[in-house]
Amino acid sequence: MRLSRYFLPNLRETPKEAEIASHRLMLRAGMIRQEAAGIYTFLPLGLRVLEKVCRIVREEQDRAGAVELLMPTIQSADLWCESGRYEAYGKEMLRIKDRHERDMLYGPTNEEMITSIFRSYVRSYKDLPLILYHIQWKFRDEVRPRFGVMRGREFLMKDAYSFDFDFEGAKHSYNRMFVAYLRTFARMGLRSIPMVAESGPIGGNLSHEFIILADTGESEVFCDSEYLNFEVPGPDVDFTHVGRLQAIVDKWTSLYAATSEKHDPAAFAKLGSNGLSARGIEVGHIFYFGTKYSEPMKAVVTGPDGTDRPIHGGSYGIGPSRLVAAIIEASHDEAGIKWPEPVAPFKAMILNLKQGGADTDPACEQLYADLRAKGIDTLYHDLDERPGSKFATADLIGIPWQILVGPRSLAEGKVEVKCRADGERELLSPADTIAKIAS
RNA sequence: CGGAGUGUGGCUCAGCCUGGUAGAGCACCUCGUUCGGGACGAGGGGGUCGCAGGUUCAAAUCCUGCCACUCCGACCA
Repeated sequence: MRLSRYFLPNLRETPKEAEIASHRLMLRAGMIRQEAAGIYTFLPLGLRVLEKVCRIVREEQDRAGAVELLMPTIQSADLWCESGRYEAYGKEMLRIKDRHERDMLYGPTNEEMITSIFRSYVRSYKDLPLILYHIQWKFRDEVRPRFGVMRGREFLMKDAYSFDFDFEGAKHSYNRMFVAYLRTFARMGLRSIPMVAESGPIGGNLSHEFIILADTGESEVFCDSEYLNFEVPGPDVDFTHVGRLQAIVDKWTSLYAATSEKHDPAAFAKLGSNGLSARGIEVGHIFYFGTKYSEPMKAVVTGPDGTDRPIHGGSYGIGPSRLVAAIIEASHDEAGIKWPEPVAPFKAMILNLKQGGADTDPACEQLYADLRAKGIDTLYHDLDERPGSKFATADLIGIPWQILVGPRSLAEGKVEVKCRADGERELLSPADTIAKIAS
């Protein structure tokens, strides 16, 4: 992408309202724009990151055996009356009437709808287990939205729902999601720690929050620092193997880890110097809730003995829009964002340090063409700005690899390659540059 | 929902206390000089001062109401 043809509205000055780094940087980098309290437009650069996050989420859901569909944002109130949550959910739910005065709502979550879909089609225990998910915008009318997309009212959520015949089956589905979540966050360069959690208004009794540690996290968390050394399961993990999956979950739940609501100071004190008290950001939350929805909503399957039984359910959420902010919280410096490569909006950025130069222009064009030919997503800064300004932009938007093409180094047939993560620079030939970035 | 605050050009803000008809920096447009870490000079465009009412000869400024947004607390992917 040529910057001259892109839409990247950077801000030089920090907007007043932004208190935390990710909000500040997302606004300054031209990733988001506020439309109302807690409601944001994702500008082109922000959308690129959001889509990369979603792609990883999707790949790991699929790997774990979940199946994607897409439910609407607007739901009928009728379903929610069936489960009893139409009254229970309170003011956080945005209620709407259509032109016929029918009660509708903008979905804050989808347990009711997915249960209704399930019961329409699934009759037999032989069709289980089943995990369905979608990635869709949600609306929760938070009392106090804040921190940009970290706590917006409208936010993107991946929500998965599992259906099993009995508790044992549901436990395995829970474990699938548990391990998928560990992998998902790790692939985004995040170290997540599963913590025992309250199950909240969704209900149920088996629940973990996936927390990433960041100084600006919203909640206080306590855990065994040994978690930081745990190895995340590789891509070859067998999600169908009940025992092996259980072993992974057992390991990741063997040590102390709790959010402040579930914190046990006495147990924590026993950890001694291994006790880690920190701030954390909740990026995922998984629940087993048994027959909470299947009973009132009559989502039943016929078992081997010929009798109908309500299914055991669970739900599993990840907030991709929040993750974008969380990744920034975990990876930035004074100059700007430092994207982990898997979620970076572009992998490389070419900085033409002398726009219009007889040597630099053709060198940049050639490099740009060669990078694209290699399939490397590249942003070419071809605007007529001073070098300092280009450096500032590059650092701000945090592209992993910056390629500085200036007359000085070009005289030796070299360009300068700068790695945003560690700040290291290297003079390389264009061919070596491409090889290095491609590797 | 309680408490605090803000609303003036695209952005950051000054002006308000003490009413006299709107400013700065950045950004933008033109020309020139520049160009390896957010350049400089000259010229230029752009604002119903959140909205409505009131007081006054006169309101960005004072009064009343409303709206929006932000921050602190209780709730949440």
